[in-house]
Amino acid sequence: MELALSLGEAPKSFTLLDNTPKLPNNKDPVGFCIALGAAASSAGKSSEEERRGSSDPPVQLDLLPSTPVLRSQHPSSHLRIPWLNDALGLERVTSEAPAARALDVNSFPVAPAAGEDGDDGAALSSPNSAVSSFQMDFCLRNGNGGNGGDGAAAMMRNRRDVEGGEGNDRGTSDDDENGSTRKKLRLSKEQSAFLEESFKEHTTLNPKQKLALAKQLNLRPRQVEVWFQNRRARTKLKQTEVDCEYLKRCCDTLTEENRRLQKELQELRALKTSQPFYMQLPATTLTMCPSCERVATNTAANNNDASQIASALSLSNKPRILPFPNTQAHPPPAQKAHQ
DNA sequence: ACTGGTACGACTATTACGTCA
DNA sequence: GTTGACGTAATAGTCGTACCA
Repeated sequence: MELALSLGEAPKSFTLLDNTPKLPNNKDPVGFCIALGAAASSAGKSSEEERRGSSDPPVQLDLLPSTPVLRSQHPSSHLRIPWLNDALGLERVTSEAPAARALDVNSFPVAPAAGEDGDDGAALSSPNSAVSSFQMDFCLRNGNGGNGGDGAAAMMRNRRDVEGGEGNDRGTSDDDENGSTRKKLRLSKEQSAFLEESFKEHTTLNPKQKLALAKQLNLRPRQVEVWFQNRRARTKLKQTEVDCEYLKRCCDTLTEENRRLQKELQELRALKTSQPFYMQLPATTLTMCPSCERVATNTAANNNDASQIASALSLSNKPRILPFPNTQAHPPPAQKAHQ
C-alpha cells in the first residue's frame, strides 16, 4: 500500500517576489504587463496607499505603459515631463517656455491672458483630432454659428471652458444654473500618451507638477487632475480584477487540496480498521504553519523522525517533512490528521 | 495641549459623452 | 440612420489630513 502526503505545492504556481520588476525591456506592443509579486513597496505606489496600509496582493498588475512605446511614438522627444527634466538634467519647461509648441497636436491658440497659476489660458486647449467636440464648439463660437439651441449650448460650454478656472470646478457651475450639459473632451493620443508617461513616474501630482503638465499639454489643471484620478481608478480596478483572479485560483487550489486530504483521511481510516497493527505506532501529528502553510510531521510521544514512521508504514514516498523547531515562529498545531 | 473651522487633495460612485460595431 | 456596448472625461459626494485661530 502506498501513502503519499504532499501538502503545500501551491506556491509553485504563484511565485512571490519582493519587488515587482519594472520590466524595462518589455516587448509587449500594448505596453502593459502583469507581474506576479508581493510588491511590498512598488515604486509607483502612492504614499496614500502606503499610509492606508492596503494589503499588498500577491499579484501585482503593472498597468503602466512601457516607455519604449511612447518613445517610439515620439522619436523627436517633443514630450518632456517637467519634473523629469529636472531629474535628467534637461531644460526645465518654465511658464514662458514654449511648452505648447512642443506638442504639435495642440496647436490651438493659447489665450494670451494665461496666468501663471490659472488654467484659463490652457482652457483653449484641446486637442485633438478632427472630431474634437471642443473644436467644433470653438468653430461655432468663432463663426457665431447659431445652429439652434445646440449651438447656443455649445457656446455656453465654451464659455465655461474658457472662463472656468480651477476655482469654478468646485461648487456650483454655470452649467447647472443654465441647465446646459457638460461637454466631454477627448484627449488626443499624444496627450494621453504623455499623461501615461507622467503617470508612470508619479501616480499622484503635486500642484506644481499638475500646472506644469497642464501647460505642457495645453490642458486645464483640472483636466490633468481628473485624468490622474480616473487613471488611478482604472489601475485599481484592473488590480482588483487581477486580485480576484488570483484569489479564485487560490480557492481552487485549496479546494483541490482539501479534496485530496479528505480522500487520504478516508484511506487512513480504512487502513486503521483493516490493519490495527500500525496503530500501535506513536501518534503522528501533522503540524501546519499558518504563515507559510507548510506541514511538519511530529510524533506526539517522542518526536520520532517522520522517516521512521514512513519506514514503519512501508511508505514508498516519504512525506514532505518541514520541521518547525521554533514554536514561537510557528504556532501550535493547526491540524491533527490522525492519531 | 486641545478643539473647531477651513482648505485641499484623494478616492469612489455615478453621469454623460464619443466612438464603434 | 439607429442602437447598444464600451471607454473615458467629468461631476458630486465623502473622507482624511494639515493648518490656523
